[in-house]
Amino acid sequence: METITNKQRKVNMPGRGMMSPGWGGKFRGCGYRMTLPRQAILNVLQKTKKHLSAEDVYMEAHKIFPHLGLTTVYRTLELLTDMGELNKFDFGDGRARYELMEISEEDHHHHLVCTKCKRIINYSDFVDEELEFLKRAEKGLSKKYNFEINNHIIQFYGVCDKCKKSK
Amino acid sequence: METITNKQRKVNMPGRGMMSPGWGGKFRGCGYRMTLPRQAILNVLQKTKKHLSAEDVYMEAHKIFPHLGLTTVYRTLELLTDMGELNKFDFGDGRARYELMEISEEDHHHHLVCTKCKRIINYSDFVDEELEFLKRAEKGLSKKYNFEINNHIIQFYGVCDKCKKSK
DNA sequence: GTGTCTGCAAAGTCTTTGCACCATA
DNA sequence: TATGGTGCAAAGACTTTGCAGACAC
Repeated sequence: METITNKQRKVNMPGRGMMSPGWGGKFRGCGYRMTLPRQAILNVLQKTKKHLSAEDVYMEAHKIFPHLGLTTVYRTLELLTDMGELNKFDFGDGRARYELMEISEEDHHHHLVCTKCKRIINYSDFVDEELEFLKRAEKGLSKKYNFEINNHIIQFYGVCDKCKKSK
Repeated sequence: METITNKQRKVNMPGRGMMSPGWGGKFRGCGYRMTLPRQAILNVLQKTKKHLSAEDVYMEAHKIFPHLGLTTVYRTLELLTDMGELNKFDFGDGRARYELMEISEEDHHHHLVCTKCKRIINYSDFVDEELEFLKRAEKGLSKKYNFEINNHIIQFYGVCDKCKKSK
């Protein structure tokens, strides 16, 4: 695993070539700056299909950029969420989980949450019918309530296969 | 507002006549007991259509039963959630919110969550189409993943009327 | 050079746990 | 009377804030 130290900062940019090109512009467009910690965090988010917690992101990004602090991770995740680039989830285990919008979009899915063992199952069945329903609902709701809908969440809660067997 | 002190405990039961009759049985059926703090908490939950936080429940129930402690509220809410009698929500403001199942059922609705001001708008439009979609999804998912679905959540996130105007 | 960003430490908030006492069935 | 249940205080977990120094543009 390559790491970046402070000495290397001016020489090597992390993930150069692995980062999709628009991020710097997106930040600057909102009046923010692209920095090395932010690049490391984005790198981590782009490379996973899991729903990482702030701590998860920190531990991974820390491998790439050891000087990183947990605070920065929280601040960056909040920033990205506010920018609409990141989805923030709650699965009821007391910590927030995140997924890049661009990843949610290319791999549209929702969640089955086991209330016993807290396991999360991604499913992408029924996505087509769902999309149709959602499209109509979003259209109607945004009109009726003058509410600009940016995102949605659908979760089913229940008891998973394993927990059903073990009880 | 009537309150119940320890002295009255053996004489007056709180909310007698206002409590739907099955609660004692539901608790006992699960090996638990019906107690005065639990009755006070249930009373509060039954009287509101809002999504109360643990603190909210505590403050209200405390008016009825002043000896109540916040810990008991948390424990009772968890118990009811595990029993499947209570819905636990997260609207992204860092505290869990609760709504009695029987109330959700008689007044089926979902939520628009404003990501700017954290306002929650209940809506019950599209519930019929939604119900149909959900029924099929639940059936299919529970079969495919052998997952026993007890509950679901649908939330739309975005910017509300007021926040759109003020930016 | 200026305004933003960062890491550290400390504080804040919500929630859970340990324990001795009390109440329900 | 035997289990649960309760309140208090303390601890725990996640997240946010204050601040001085560092960095991007």
